[in-house]
Amino acid sequence: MTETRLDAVKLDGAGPVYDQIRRSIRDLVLDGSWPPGTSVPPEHALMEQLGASRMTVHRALVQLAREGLITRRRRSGTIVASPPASHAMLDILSIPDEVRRLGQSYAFEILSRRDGKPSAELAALFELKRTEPVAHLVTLHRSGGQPHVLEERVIHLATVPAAAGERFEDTPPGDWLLKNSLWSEAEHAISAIAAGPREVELLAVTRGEPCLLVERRTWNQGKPVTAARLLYPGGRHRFVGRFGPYGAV
Amino acid sequence: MTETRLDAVKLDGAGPVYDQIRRSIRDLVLDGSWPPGTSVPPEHALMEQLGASRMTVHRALVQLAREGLITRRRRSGTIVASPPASHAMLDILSIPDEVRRLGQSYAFEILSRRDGKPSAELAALFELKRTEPVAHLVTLHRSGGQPHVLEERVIHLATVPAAAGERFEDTPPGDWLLKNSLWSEAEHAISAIAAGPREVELLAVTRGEPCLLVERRTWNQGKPVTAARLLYPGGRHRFVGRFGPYGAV
DNA sequence: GCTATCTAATTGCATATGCAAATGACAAGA
DNA sequence: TCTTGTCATTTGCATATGCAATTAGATAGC
Repeated sequence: MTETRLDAVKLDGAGPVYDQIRRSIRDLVLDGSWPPGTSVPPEHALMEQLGASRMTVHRALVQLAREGLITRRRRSGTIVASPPASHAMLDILSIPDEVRRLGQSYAFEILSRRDGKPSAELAALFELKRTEPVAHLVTLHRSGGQPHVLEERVIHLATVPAAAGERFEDTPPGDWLLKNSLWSEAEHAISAIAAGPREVELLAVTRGEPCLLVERRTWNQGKPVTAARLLYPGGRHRFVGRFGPYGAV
Repeated sequence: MTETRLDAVKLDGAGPVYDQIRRSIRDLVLDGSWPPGTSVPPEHALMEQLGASRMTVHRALVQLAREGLITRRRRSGTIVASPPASHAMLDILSIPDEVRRLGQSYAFEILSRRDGKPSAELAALFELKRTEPVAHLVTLHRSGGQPHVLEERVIHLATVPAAAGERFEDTPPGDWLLKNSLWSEAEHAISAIAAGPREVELLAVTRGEPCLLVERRTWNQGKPVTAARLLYPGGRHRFVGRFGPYGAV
């Protein structure tokens, strides 16, 4: 096992040695070869394996630690860190967490599900190709019994085949994806729209009430993973972020 | 001059030496002692001044460079960098830039201004103390002649006294503050509200139309600098951000 | 079994040293 | 004047070395 992990770290000759080491380990973490909790070989082992000095290996590992990909402790060694659950103003990745952080009970309900190639309407809404099969789910999340957010989501079955067999009985789709898929890039957009007739009923808002629409799409190494439209009743939600001139605080 | 800059870098004995150097220079940059463009003493000079080895000084400077506070070039040396104008999904710091990036002409108009201690109403809106004097400005920004965003802002005159004498004739208040004040921390919140009677007229929207409300407050070393409420017509705006699991991309 | 102690593995930090790469400044030559 | 080439400064990278701090695990003692 240890041998396998050591062999996986390779130099590619491009750029400084410390950066080759850093990128090599980063890729192993990001593509899932070294899942969270995996122990990273100690500096001495990497040093011998790669023919680099300990300080060079050290530099790569220190940088990865500062980027949050690994955790280091003296004597215990280095392990792959768990991805942070939230990210600055994007602390909406897990809706159950979001609700519970507010001290409310959480529940969800799958209102509809349909797998297969998307209809023209759905393809337009999420900018899909008509040919790629997706799971299409509509989920209502409740907070303290009240409607909290209405989620409409497609999951790309080519990228996440396991989703086809998942019933989402205990875990809502967003959370299930966080645990059962990898993502390397995401985009989200926030806008304001008026509640339509369907939302009036499901979200318990009045006709035309302003709602916050969060559209999020994620990819893994260029392949689409999922896309979601989250509709929050406007008056009851605001998204907050803190930052400094040189980055997040 | 060079002497002055050298003397300004000090060790405080707290923690690793490389980090003492890093924090010392960081503070000089953040508090304005070393404005953008200032040249940072070369590694050799810092090394002698501080009694540290070159590699230790180097480590501090490399880290500052990665954080974006300084720019380094061989032979040319190291200079203090200009703060980035935009930041991920917060690329709304400069409204003129935002408008021009969309290829539209930009104009603005100060609708009202009042300096002094805030009214009870204003204090409640911005969570101010009744005793601290502020400048209160309402500004309408236009894009291609059309209303773009309605800005209501208070500037804390105790922190930014120069604002009292500024007419904001050429530069809107937000941009003026970016150039004429320092900030170390900011918070913003996004929510959706319905357009009220005043907005209907000023923003050319229909009654009750959903609008995006961006509330932003900034501080410098704990002291409040400014607070703003930016109201965007909902249908015409969306805020987009891209990021990865470990941070902004 | 339990606890106190010791040992050794592992990371953290700093130094000293040497060479490579980029490039501003200046001098030499056309 | 313009170009070309050389030199010196400054940063970038890697190595070798040594010691400090932390602490998991082994050991000894009760």
